[in-house]
Amino acid sequence: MDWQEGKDKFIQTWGTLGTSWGINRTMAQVHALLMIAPRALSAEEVMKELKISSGNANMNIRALMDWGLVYKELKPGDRKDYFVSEKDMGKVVKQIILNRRKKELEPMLKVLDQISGVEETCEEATAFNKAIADIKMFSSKADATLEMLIKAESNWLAGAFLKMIK
Amino acid sequence: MDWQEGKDKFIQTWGTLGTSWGINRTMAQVHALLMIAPRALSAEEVMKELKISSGNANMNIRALMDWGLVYKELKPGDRKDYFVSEKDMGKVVKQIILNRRKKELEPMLKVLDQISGVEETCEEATAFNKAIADIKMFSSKADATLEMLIKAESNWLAGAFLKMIK
DNA sequence: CGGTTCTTTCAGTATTTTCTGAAAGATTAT
DNA sequence: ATAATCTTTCAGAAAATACTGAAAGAACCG
Repeated sequence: MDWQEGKDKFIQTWGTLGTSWGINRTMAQVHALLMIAPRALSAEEVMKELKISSGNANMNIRALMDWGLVYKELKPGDRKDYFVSEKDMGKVVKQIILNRRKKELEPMLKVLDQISGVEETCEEATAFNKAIADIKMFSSKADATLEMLIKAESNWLAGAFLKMIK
Repeated sequence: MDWQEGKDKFIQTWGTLGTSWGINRTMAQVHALLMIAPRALSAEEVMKELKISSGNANMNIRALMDWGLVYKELKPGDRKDYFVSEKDMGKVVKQIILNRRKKELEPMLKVLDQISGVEETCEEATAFNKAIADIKMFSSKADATLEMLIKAESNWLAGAFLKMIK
C-alpha cells in the first residue's frame, strides 16, 4: 500500500470512529491528519488536505485546542499559525478522559445529588430512590478512580491495566 | 423533591448524557425510564410516558435489547410484551463496553493492520508508519485489557476500582 | 497611516439523524 | 375462518447538527 492511500484510509476511519463517540467527523479527521503529520501544519494546509472551508477548519482546530489535543506553534518570521497534535496515545486518551469527566460525569453527579431521596409516597418512589442510590455509588466510584488516574504518572495506563488484570 | 419531578429530571439528564456518547436521546431516555421502573413496562406505557410514537418506541426498545441492556418479559394471559432493564450498573457498563469493543475497537484494529507498513518513500510515509505503529500497540493493549475485564467475574468493576485506588 | 496577510465570526444552506403515523404483518381468541 | 389486539416497518416530515463563504477583525509591515 502506498502512503497516500494509507493516509486517506486512516483519516477516514478515525473520522468514522469519532462520529460514534459523539465527536464530529471533521474534528476527528483534523486530529487524524495532525497525528500522522511529520511537522506542524497551517490551517490552510488542513483546509486543502481535507477539502473543507476556512471557517470549518478554524472551528475544529480550535475545538481540538480546547480539548488539549492540539497545540499552536509559531514559526519566527512567519505570520501563519501552525498546529501540531499530541502524538502520545496515552496522553491523548488522558486528555479525553479529563475533558469528558468534567463535562459529563460531574454534572451527572450533581443531578444525582439533587434528585436523591424523593419522598417515598409510593412503590415507584421507593424503587426510584434505590436505583438512584445505586447509580450514585457507582458513578462516585468511577469519578474517584478517574481522578486518581489522571493525576498519576504518564505511564498510568499500562500500570492501571496491569493492576486490573492481576 | 417529589417523585414525579425527580423522575423527569433523571430521564432528561440521562438522555442528555446519552447524546454526548453517540447514543440517541430517546434510546437513553427509554433506558432511564426502565432503570427506575419498579416493574416491567409495556411498549404502550413507554410511549405514553415519554410522549413518543409507537414506531420510535419500538425501534429504541429493540436497540436496547440488541445492546443487552433490556429484556423482554411475557406475562401469562397477556398478549402485550413487557420490558425490564438490567439494573446492576456494573452489568450495564459491562454490556456497553462489550458492544462498543466489538463495533468500534475491532474494526479499528483491522484497518490499522491493513495500513501498517506503507512504503517509506518520503518523510511523511516514515512519520505515518511510526504513528500507526504507536496507535496499534496502544489499541491492542486496550483491546486485550477489555477482553480480560469482560471475561472476569460479575463484580469485576468494583474489584478493579479497589485495586486501582489502593 | 494604508496595504497585505492571516484569523475569526456567523447567517444562511446543506446534510445527517431522528421521529411520526399509517399500513402491513403477527399472533391469539372465538 | 374472522376479528381483535399487539408489533413492526418504512416513506416522508421534522429536528438537530455541521458546513460554507463572505465580511469583519487582527496583526504586522513599510
